[in-house]
Amino acid sequence: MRFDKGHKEQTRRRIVETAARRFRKEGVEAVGIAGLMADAGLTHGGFYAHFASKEELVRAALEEASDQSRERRAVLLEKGESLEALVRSYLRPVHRDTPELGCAAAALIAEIARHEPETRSAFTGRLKELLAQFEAALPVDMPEEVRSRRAIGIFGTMLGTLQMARAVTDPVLSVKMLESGVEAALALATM
Amino acid sequence: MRFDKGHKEQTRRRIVETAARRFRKEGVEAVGIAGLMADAGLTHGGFYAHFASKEELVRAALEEASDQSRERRAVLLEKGESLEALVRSYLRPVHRDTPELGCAAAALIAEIARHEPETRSAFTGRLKELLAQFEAALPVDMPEEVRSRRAIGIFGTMLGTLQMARAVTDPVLSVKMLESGVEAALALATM
DNA sequence: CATATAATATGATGATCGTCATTTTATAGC
DNA sequence: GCTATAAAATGACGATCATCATATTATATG
Repeated sequence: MRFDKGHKEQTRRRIVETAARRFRKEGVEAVGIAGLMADAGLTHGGFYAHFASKEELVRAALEEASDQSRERRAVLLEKGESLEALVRSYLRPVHRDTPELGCAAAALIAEIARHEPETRSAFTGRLKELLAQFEAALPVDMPEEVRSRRAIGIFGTMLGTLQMARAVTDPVLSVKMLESGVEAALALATM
Repeated sequence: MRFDKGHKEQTRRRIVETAARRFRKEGVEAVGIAGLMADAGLTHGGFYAHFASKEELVRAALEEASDQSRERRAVLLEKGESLEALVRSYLRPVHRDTPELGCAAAALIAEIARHEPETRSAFTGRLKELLAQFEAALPVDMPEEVRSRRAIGIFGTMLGTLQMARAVTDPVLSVKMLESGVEAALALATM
């Protein structure tokens, strides 16, 4: 078909967005190309007109999800919200329960660590941006080197406690994990 | 074949140990039964004489890996080592680089969160044991409820920072993540 | 309206997946 | 040494995997 310019681009975006959701929800390996394309309202054959490989889609989906998260964080911070708002928003039951819309790192970091260097590098770049945002939201009287290490500790805490809260079957413990994560992250931010 | 009693049990153990290593290294989904059995020196057909399903092996492998980790932690603590030793041992480059011998949670927690409730429950039990060990290693003058939440925060920090250190391609940043994780975890333990 | 063309669909590749029925084989007990 | 038996091997099941060659089809352009 000979659609108007931008039609293919739009289709590509739809595939990437579908992938970004399903990868976060089910894991990269659990999602097949055929089912993914069907979800995007297409058949499987057209996939390789858009991407050279599944790995390339993984990178695109990772960037898509990261961009969304970064934008959300930026909006919060520009509204004058503090790091505390970011922490509390991250460690909420709704984020725990909807990984398909949430932090790509929390859903996929262990799987990413096993992917090709090119994918890991793309992820590294996005993670550095995230850490820079956190760093900038820390008290200005903190030496920069301390802020930098503190940002890593804070986000690591958020990442780990969210994953724990997602994995356990005990709902009381799960909530306690979210609360303990907030407590710990805020302690690291303010001490 | 009619082997002496305990032969089958021994074979089963070998399968579980092989699985515990490969699952941690490659992820559960990336490991196929056939290849796994070959790694254990067997052919694929015998698998279902030992396990009702792959999922059952996942549970067994998870328990095997957890037992090993718990034992290692217990040895350290009984030697009179503090929580600090646990933290430093966890956030070491060698642990980052050999996930197949390391913490099952760090390698598989996100994948576990997507498994059957039975598997998640088994994991929950092991995680509770781990947190209890951490809790017991915290200062006795801390109220128990605080110790409990603190233990969650500390292990969450360790989990998250180790995973970050594994995923990034920048080796300098990776080491910085390990160090920042130690710093943050110890701060939470002593404040 | 006809045609060129770009986007998507169809259909197949060989490989691998988890699972299971059947057969082979080694040895423990007679 | 023979035989019963339990453990492992062989081989196959249908399903799904990523990938690609080819065919179809809708529409923008002439």
